[in-house]
Amino acid sequence: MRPTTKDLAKAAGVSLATVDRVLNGRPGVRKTTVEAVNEAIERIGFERNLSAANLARGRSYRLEFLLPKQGDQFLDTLLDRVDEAQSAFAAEATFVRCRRAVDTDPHQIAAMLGRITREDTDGVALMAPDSPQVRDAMLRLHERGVKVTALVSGHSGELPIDFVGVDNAAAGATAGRLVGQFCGGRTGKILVVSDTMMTRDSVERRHGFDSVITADYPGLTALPTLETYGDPDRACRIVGTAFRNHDDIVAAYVLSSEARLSLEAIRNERDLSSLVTLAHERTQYTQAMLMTRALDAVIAQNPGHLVRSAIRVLRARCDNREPLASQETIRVEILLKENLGQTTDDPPD
Amino acid sequence: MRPTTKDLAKAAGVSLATVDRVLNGRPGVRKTTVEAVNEAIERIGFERNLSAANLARGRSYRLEFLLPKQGDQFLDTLLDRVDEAQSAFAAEATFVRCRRAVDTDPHQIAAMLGRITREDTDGVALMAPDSPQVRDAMLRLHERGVKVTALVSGHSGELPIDFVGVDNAAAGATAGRLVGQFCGGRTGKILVVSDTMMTRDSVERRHGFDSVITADYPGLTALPTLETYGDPDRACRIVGTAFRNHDDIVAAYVLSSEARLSLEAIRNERDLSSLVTLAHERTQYTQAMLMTRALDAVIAQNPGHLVRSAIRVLRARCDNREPLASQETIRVEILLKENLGQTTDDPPD
DNA sequence: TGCTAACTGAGGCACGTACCTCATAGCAAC
DNA sequence: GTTGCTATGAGGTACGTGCCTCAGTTAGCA
Repeated sequence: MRPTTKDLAKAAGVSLATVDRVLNGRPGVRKTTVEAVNEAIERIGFERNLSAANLARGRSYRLEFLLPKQGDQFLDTLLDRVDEAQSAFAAEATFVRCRRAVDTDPHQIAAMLGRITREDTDGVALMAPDSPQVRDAMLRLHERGVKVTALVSGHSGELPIDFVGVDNAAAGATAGRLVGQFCGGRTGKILVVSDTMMTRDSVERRHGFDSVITADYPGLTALPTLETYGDPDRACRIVGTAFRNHDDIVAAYVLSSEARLSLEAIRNERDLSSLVTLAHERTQYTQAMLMTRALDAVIAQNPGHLVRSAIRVLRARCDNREPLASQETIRVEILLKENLGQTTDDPPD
Repeated sequence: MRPTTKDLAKAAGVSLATVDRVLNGRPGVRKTTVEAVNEAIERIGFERNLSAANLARGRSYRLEFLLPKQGDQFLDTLLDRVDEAQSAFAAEATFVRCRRAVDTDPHQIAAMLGRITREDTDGVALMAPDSPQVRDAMLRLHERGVKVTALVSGHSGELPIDFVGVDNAAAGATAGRLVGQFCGGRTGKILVVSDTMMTRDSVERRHGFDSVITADYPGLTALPTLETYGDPDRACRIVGTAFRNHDDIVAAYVLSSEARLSLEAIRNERDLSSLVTLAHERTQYTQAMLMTRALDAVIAQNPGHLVRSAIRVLRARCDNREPLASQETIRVEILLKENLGQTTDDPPD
C-alpha cells in the first residue's frame, strides 16, 4: 500500500494538520518542522494521491480559448479539438469554453480581453496578431490575476506569458531544408506566399526559411513574401504578376495556415507537380493535395496537442506550478503522402 | 455544479444503490429500470467523477514491460521513459515495472511469459521477435487473464492482442519517399542494412520501402537487406563486400533501431555526406549525425508516447474498455537537422 | 515574570463513488 | 400460506486529502 498523509504524519512525528500545512504551503510551520516533514516524505516515499486531493479540493478550472474568426480549415480543426477537450477534461474539473473574435482588428480583440474578469475565468489561451494593443490587453489581464497563454503565434517583447506552439523559426527552417533538398540541385526562384505578415508566426517562419536557403542552397533565391490578405482576387493577381516577372520559379512555399487560397492561385498559373511545393498545417485540403502529390510536403503541428498543452499550461499556472517545459514542447511535424496515417483527423497526444 | 450519483438517483426515481448497480453493471436490476437510469444520465448530463471513483475503488493496475536485453540506444530511451512513466502514473494507481529478457532467444522469452500470473501482474507490454513460441506464450498468458500488448514490433497471425507502435510499412514507405526525393534524379543502388530480419518491424519496413522505390523511382534499385546480427566485424565485412560489388551505391537505409553499428561500418567505406543516408529512431547518435548532416533524415517514433500509450491500452483492457484507437496511433515522425528541437530527450505526448 | 505571537495537535466534516448488509416488496410456484 | 426468488431501498463505512476550528504549547521579547 502507498503511504498516506497519516503515515507521513506518523513518520515525521507531527500531526495530520501540520502535514497538511506543509504539503499545501500554508503558513504557520517552523522551518525545522517543514524540513522534518520533507525528509519523511523522501524517506517513506510519500506521494500525494491526486484523486483524493482533487476530490477533496473540489476545485475547478474555467478556461477560455479566444480564436480568430476567419474560417480557415486549420482553425476549424483547432475548434474541433477544443470541443473534444471540453468533454475529455470535464472529468478533471476543467471547463473549457471557446470564443471567436468577431473581428481580426487588434482593438476589438483587446476590448474582448478587457471584458474578461476573474469572476468567470481562470485562464485564457489567445491566438491573435502581434500588436501593441493586444500585448497591452494581455498584460492587464495577467495583472488582474487571469492566467494567459499565447497560442500558435507568439508575441514580441518580454511578456510574463507562456507560449504554446511550435518554434516557428524551426518550422520555417525545416521547410527551407525540404525545399532545398527536393529541388535536388536545380536553380531558380522560390515563390513565398502568406495571408499576412502581421502575425509573428509568419515572420518567424520566413526568417527560418531564408536562413537555410541562403546558407545551403546558393542556386535558389526566395522571392519577397506575397501577402494575399485572404482575398482570392488579390491572390491570383499578385501570384500572376510574380510568375510573369520570373520565369525560373522552381518552388512555392505557403507560409500561412490557410494554404488553399494561395495554392489555388498558383495552380492557376502552373501545374503544381512541376514545382516543389510546401505548405503548413494538416487540413482536409493539404491532405488531399499530399495524396495526389500536388504538394510535396506539409509542415504541421498537432492541433490536439496544442489544445491539450495550452490547457495543461494554464492549469499549472492556476495552481502556481511551473508547467513541465519538456512535456509542452510542440513538435514540428513533417508530413508526406506516406506518413499521413489512415485517419483524417489528428492523431494522439 | 456537476450532477452526482445522488442527483442521478433522484432524477431517475430510484435509489443510490440501484444507480450504483447500473453504473457498475452489477446484476439485479430490471431492464426497464436500467433504461430509466440511462435515460436520466443523458437527460441531466451525468458524468462519473473519476477521481472519486478511483479513490473509492482503491483499484490498482500492475503493469510490466518486457524488453529485449540488447543495449541499443533506442531501447535505453525507452527504458528511461518507462522510468518516467513509473512516477507519473503512480498518482493514478498504476504501477509499472520493467524487466529485460536475459536472452533474445524466443524460448527464453516464452518461458518468462509463462512465469507471469494474475497474482502479481495485470498487464504486460512485450517487445520481442515474431516467433511461434512467443506467440503461443502470449496467447496462453492472455487466456490466464493477463492483458497483453505488443510493443514496437507486432506479431503475425490473428492474435487477440493489441499492438502499440507505428505502422512500420508506412515508416518504410516514408523512408523510401525521402530517399527517392533526396536522390533528386540520380540513378544507382541503395544499400539496405538491418540488425536482423527476424522481427516483424524490419520486414514491414522493408516492404514499405521497396513499394515506393519500385513504383516511383525506376532509376534506383534497393539491394537485398544485409543483416549484421549486431556484430561489428560481420557488419564491416558484409558492407565492405557490398561496396566492392556495386560501384554505384548512392544511398544507404538502415532499417533497424540500432543505427550506429551499420552506419559506422558504412563510414569505413565511404564519406557519409556523399551518400543519401536514412536511419530510424531518435538517439544521441542519430541526433549527432543529423546535426553534422552525416545523416539526411531520421524516421522516428516517440518513445515516451509509446510507453504511455501501452499503459493506457493495458489499463483500458483491464477495465474491459476499448482503447481509444485514434488516441493511441503512434505517428511516423520525420526528423531533420532543423526540426530536432532543443532537447536531447524526447518531447511530449 | 508575564505577554504576545507563532506554532502545533486533535478532531471533524466534506468531496463523490464503491461496495456492503439488511430489510422489504412483489411475484410466482407449489 | 409458505417458500423461494428477484428487484429495490435504506443506510452505512471506506477511500485519502483539503480545510476548518479551537485549544493548547512553545518561543521570543519586554
